Amino acid sequence: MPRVSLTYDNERVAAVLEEIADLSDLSGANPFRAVTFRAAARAVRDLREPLRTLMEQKRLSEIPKVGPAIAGAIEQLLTTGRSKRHEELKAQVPEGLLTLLRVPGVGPATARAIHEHLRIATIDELEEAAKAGRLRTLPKIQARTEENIIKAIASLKQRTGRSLLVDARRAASDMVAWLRERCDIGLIEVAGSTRRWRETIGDIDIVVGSLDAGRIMTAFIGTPEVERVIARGDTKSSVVVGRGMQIDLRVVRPEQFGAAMMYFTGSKDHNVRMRGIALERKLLLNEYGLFRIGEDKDGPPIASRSEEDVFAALGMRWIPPELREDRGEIDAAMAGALPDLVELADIRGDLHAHTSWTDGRDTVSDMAERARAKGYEYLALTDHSIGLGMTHGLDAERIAKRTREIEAVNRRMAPFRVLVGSEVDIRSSGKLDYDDATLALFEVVTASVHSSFAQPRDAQTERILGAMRHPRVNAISHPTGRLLEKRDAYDVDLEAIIAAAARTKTRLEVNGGPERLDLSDVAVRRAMEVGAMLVCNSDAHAVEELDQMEYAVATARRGWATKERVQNTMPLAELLAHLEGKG
DNA sequence: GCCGTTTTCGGCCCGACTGTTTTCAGTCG
Repeated sequence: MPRVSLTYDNERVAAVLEEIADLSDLSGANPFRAVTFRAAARAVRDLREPLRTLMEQKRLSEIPKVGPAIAGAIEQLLTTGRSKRHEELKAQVPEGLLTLLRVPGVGPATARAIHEHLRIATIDELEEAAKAGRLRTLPKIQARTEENIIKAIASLKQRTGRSLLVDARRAASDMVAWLRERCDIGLIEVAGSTRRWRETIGDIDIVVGSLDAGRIMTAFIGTPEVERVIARGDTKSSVVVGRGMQIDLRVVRPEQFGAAMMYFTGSKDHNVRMRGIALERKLLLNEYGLFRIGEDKDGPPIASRSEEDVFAALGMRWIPPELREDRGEIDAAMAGALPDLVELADIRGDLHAHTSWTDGRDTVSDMAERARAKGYEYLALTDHSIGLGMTHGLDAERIAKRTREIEAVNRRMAPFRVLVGSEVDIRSSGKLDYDDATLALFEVVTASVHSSFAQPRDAQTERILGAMRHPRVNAISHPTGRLLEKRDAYDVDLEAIIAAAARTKTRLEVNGGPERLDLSDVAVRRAMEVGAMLVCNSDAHAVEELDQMEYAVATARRGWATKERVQNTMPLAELLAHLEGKG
């Protein structure tokens, strides 16, 4: 799992709290106890301060859903690395039962029954027993369930984890296009975490507004890409398409479309909170609309046709999907205090891209032409520094040649402007890969770590802080080095880096590479709070990758970033002055 | 386990689908 919390401590504690929730379910305790532990885990993940700071200031109970018991567990975890509660539950619940929960369709009750009767505790044993027909000896399990478990294990084994947002968006838009063509659907939209631009996606949700659900369902499960049909109902079906990606389709009446889009865009916690707001006003909110309580559900709703209608009927402005995570957006909407989020259209240029001078595919001219065609005023070409041998990093002679080429392109394309840039490597020693005289040759310098990821936390942090103090370094690129679903962030004090960004006026990049999205949304939110400034970049290595900017902007929006705090929303003249003003 | 201008005890969002059931539990989102 990618690490998304602010600090390693926060993530580790959240993970243990989640495991306590699962173990609590498996032990047969009051299920609401597990609900609370899960809610507390999420609150910890959303924290924008280190848990350790909160503990030292005796403020743990300020975290939502953290009462005396959970605060105690967090303190134990931070001070001793263990929690008594966790240890007790692990001793009580048979080893391996937790892993059975990973099989879709197997919940706590089924897992317990399977273990109790057959002493099964691993997924391999479960698969073997299912194939041998031994599961059907259990109460409430017959051939059909056994078959489903076998299939679920097969797709679990095939699956690497969650999908990257970019892959989910492609699969979703393919499906939408196919259904539109086959069924002439007017109202069809992608909802769910894909619409919220979450960095990784579990399942894809598609919502349709139509009176002809049956025909749409038939077309949906008949799509050529469908590998397996999980469920097929009158209004809701689920299929698995290539590489194990699940798509859920929900059909409602056209006049219910807005309410359904809201409901299926979520998040779950956002929805729970919205329902609560409705209940306070004696109203019922579900996927069909907003209703007065007690009246017949088929009676006329107060609002349902559009999201705007439903939000307005609840006394708030429409909330952008990127914000719908129950991280304060509902209170802000009710107070009329939603942030004026940065938009893709605000972006006037890209400050991180590569050319064929180093590891990019396309030329200076091609990159510039495509950037101009996107409506940009400027593009910084930040090819790699000399130390990155495998990328053919630039030495003094090639820097000069490339600069002359850029100047020629600028004469031809004015007033569009290519900026002479560098992505300078921060060596493992902490020294920059160019001396000061060489750095002075560039109009834009972004510094980043590409090696020695395993350095101790203090060294890694100081390595980056040192680069930030350098007067010629304008920004830090992909500040945590994470690769989604592949490599964790290196161990670094992100809080200190964000604070230093504000202090040294070094911009922190939100990198739009689909595997990076680094800074993360949570870190962006923290940067907003402490006054640090961002830069949204594509990190393009080819002309079409300039489009990755939309992922950078979406991630910034998820962190509540406003236009004023994103450097590359500035017009060229202002930007140039701003770049000079560093340090 | 947490929470409270209705509550310090009794709730905790709500509905669809599946598979096993003759009325519902389990799982999922």
